[in-house]
Amino acid sequence: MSTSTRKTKPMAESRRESLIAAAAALLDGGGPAAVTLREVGRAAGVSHNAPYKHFADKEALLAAVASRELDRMSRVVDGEAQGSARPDAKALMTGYVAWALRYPERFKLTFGRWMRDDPELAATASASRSLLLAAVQAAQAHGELPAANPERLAGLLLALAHGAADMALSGHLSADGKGSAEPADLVGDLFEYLRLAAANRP
Amino acid sequence: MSTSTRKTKPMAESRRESLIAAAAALLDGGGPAAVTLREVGRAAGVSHNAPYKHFADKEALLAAVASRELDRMSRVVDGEAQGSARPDAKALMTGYVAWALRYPERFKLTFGRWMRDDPELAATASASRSLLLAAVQAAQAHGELPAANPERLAGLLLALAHGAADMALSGHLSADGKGSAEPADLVGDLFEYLRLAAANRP
DNA sequence: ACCTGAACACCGTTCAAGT
DNA sequence: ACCTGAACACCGTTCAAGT
Repeated sequence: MSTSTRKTKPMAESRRESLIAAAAALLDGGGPAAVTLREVGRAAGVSHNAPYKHFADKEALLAAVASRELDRMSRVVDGEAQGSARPDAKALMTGYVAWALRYPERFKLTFGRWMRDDPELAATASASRSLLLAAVQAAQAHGELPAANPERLAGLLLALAHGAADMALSGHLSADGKGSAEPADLVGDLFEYLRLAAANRP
Repeated sequence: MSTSTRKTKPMAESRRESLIAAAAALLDGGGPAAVTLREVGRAAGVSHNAPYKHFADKEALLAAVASRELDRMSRVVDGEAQGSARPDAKALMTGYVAWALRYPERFKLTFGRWMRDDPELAATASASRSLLLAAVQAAQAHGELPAANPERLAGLLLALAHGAADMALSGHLSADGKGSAEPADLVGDLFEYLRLAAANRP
């Protein structure tokens, strides 16, 4: 109840989180190469190997960054898509690509590979996936998406959003800048085609 | 004409290419972290800094690996898709994802970012893109793809193929393994939906 | 329980020197 | 023109030692 007891435990947590925040800031600023344990320690005001008291190694620290980021993105994007009565699949996908374009380095880190089997991260990913699945099924019920396997349809949507964002970030999408489109445009195109396909096979 | 004159110039080229081959082999074996100039030199039978006589720095060597790989993939995939009378867009995309799944590390390197403005690499990419565009337009003429902007349609196809391959490699596609699909299945799904959409709006 | 400073092995890059 | 060996600055990780 006293202020001292309130501070002891959170202190360790804040130190740990300040290390994660420092790593994320360095990642945003200069890419993965800029994230060195020495710089992380300096930014957090500790020695270059203090992180080892909170994380097994550098990859564990990066996994924590990815976990925090996936959690934040889910909160924002899922929150936006749940604004109306039923979850909006298109809003989920456009929110996803917008987040990817806004935080390119975190996006690449988070989805670059399955980080160490982090149960917390897996839980967040699973919840987000469930929401997308519900949105897909709702859209199918309204005839806006074809009546196919919803999991597979969700995979199609995710793959396009992910690929459009990734190619845009690496410059492969707007090669000539001529007939090219933004990732959000491609997401819109796909939903329109799927709506037409659903209308054709009712 | 003599054997000695025949050897001098190609020698330098073979040395350069043996360095590229060594780097590619190390990349395949252990990912980007395994590609160190010291290991590259050892595998090529030279000192750890001999590569600097052929490449400006490590990134230039990696760019050469990416350039060689893009050229090889284009040759194989484009060749397969040109087997019949008109280029086959679906064959191009399935060939693309098959190559990505077969050489994951090279795929990530080649498409991870636009490498240093390599004119050779840009030319290969441009030629490959032109072939895809021709295939898309041929399919549109046959009513198999919607009559939209062909460049934008090509972007949609590429984004899906790229995203499906990338997510499969990082394990994000078959999360539960339940209703998940292989990247080639998603490519097939997309072409089927596009065919239905084209049939709906003739 | 958490942190520090020294130390080790490794890496990319540079440089003087060789042929 | 191409290569070598030594050297430099940097990094991830370990460890003995402190509180």
